[in-house]
Amino acid sequence: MLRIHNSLGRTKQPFVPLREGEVRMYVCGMTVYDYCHLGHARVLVVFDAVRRWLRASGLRVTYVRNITDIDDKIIRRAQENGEPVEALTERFIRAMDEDAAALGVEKPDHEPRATRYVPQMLDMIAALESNGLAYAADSGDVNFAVRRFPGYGRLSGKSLDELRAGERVEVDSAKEDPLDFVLWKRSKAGEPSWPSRWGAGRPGWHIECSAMGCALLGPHFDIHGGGQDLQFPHHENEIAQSEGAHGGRFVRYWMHNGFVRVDEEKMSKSLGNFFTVREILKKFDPEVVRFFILRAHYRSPLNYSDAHLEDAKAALARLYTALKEHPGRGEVDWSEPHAQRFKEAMDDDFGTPEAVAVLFELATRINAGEKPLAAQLRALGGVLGILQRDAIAFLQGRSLMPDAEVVLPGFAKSVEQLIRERDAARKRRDFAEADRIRDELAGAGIVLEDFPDRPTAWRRK
RNA sequence: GGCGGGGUGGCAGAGUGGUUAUGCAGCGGACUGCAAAUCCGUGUACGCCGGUUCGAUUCCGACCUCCGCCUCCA
Repeated sequence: MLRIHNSLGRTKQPFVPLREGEVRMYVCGMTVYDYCHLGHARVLVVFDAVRRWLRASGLRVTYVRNITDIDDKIIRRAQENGEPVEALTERFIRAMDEDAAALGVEKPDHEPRATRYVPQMLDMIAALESNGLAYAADSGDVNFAVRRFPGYGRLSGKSLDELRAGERVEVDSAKEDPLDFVLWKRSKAGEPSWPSRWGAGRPGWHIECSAMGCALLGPHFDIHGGGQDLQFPHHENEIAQSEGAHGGRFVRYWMHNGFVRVDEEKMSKSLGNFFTVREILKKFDPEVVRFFILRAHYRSPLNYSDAHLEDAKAALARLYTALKEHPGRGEVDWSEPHAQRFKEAMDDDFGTPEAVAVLFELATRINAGEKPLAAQLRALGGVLGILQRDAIAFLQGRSLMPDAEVVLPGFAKSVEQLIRERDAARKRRDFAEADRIRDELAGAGIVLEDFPDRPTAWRRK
């Protein structure tokens, strides 16, 4: 039985879908004005794993991850660059797709872009207005009246009084309450805008997700996810909008992943301490990055550093090493004890660290001689979206199956040729020459492994 | 200030009222020409102080400390 930690209530709860055998989930995606950093990668990978596990559990999953392609930052960045908003967003959507694909993240079933759902947003704002929850302010904006929605603050555990007491809430005289938020923003000259009965404008950020979620999954669905920083105010506001417009309970389970940190601080654009996915991928294999993310629990903070990625790389290499001589693949045998423990781990709020630990135990058994378990290891890895490559290709740092011989930069002969020469030297017991060749390769980051019963293998350190 | 989440062995990172997490690194052994890989073995880890308990890292309370949200943010 799957249990999920629900941010709403902060307890683990048994997962019961609203519709038998079906899960509808929505995750807040990127605002596309820059490259994804590792924090974004974590959301992508974590919820990709959630989706895969739900599917492996026999549920039919509809997964929506939106794209925010209109907002203040996008407009400002486009102006700075002197390019049209659409050119900017197209470019970074493409970049995001590349990053996600590299990290083994499957495409969501729907990736709605905010700019294509403006009519639905306007409908929703109209519904809120007729329900007495929205009002047109003197500023020309349409705002949500927070104090007219009972239960505001339920998700984040904040009360309106506490929030009002906060020092940093901006005071805007056009708002009935300082905490009211914008549903429809009157556009300034030169900004993208859509006509509406409240005048030309553009949607507020929060209404985008409510409208897209409702349009694609209905007014009530199972899981809503995102980074922890979205809990307040974004998700709080989504609840207010969606329930204010449609009634009933908007979302059953709220899931929030922990931050990626650098030196014990949140990685973020505003702090400037972020590493983009593509920067990291210059140094590390994307599967190492995915593995690094999955090795920690999704709700825990995850500390980033090159040393930690190196650690993850060595660990993943151990897994692939166990797979080296067993290319077989197949379905998971769920009756097998390791698979059962894997399932228990994943059923306990997507416990990927424990599931990964089971993978290592499998590797140890395989290395100790229980060869048939290799198929299990690979199949269970597949459930997490790892270990699907040719093991030797991974260990040798090749993208494809290893057919051709590899010539290293600065070398006249291929690695394979050097190994043959070393073998010849070893046969005539010229160990000085054999060691010289091995040292030469070691200097280039190549490690050799000799075996009594099969040819010498090489891998990258 | 309000609300929330943490402090686990050299590092990373799970988890649990009494029994080995797991990985990396280290150490000893096996294997090897020597290595590497692999296997076997190996570490009195749970912020501090009290309390509950036969027994607490694991529950309760206080304290110290770190982090997040309260403003855009994955």
